[in-house]
Amino acid sequence: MTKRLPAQEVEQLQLKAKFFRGLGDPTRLKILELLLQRDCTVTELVKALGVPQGRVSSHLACLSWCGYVTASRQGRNRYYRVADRRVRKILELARDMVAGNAEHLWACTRIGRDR
Amino acid sequence: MTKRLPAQEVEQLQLKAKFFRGLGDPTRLKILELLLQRDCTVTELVKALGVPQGRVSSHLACLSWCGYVTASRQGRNRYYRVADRRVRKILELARDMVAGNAEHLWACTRIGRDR
DNA sequence: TAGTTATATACGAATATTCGTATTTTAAGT
DNA sequence: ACTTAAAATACGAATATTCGTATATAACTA
Repeated sequence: MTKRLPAQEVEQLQLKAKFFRGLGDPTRLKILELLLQRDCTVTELVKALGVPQGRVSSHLACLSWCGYVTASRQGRNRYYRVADRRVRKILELARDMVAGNAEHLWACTRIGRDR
Repeated sequence: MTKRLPAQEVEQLQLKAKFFRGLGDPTRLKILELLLQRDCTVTELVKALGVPQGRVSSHLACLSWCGYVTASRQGRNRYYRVADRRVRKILELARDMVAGNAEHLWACTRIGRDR
């Protein structure tokens, strides 16, 4: 417990951590899966998810800040789409890695415990 | 706000979210970066990180459950190593995506705000 | 066995994130 | 201009995560 990391490096690490936490919520992941199939309006997502509209918008805002999705208006609606083809890649990577490790992953008490 | 997702799908989403949250902490990310350079003992990581030993162990446990690292004993010490070559890939993908979006990412108020 | 080094675990306080609910904003349609 | 559909934002309560600190366990060594 000796060294200190330079501020700039800490900042980079925080950014990256933030980026990953953007994917650390089941609702946001489901939104991305839906958007990978086709672009959607908020209302369409609300129907598909069964989650209150405000919350969907809020999660979309988060995904947008993190760079996972973009939006554009079409008439009355606002269509969201996946921003980057790397989004699919990262999700596929995760799917594969999780597949071989599911039971083990459940056991992690540091993340996702309910008490 | 109509549909409900099947339980099994919800479970998969939760697992994946958990998996990503494993990467959602700066200390854990730094540990992975160090381990990508070479295998390390806990003590070595403690020195490099400047963080109390207990916390390092705890983060390592988390990384281990999530499948990012594995460990093996060598005499008195315990060496940790990156478990999977996909770990490097996922971190590189993240680095690239963050690179083009840093300022925007800072602005996300849903994640990483301090109050 | 007692002592020492290395690592893991426990637990409450401090923080961060998500949710439920209500309200506000925006802009299209009339 | 007025109305209304669509989406965004606000905010406290409920949860989850991290941290600081202390303690426990395991493996060598004298």
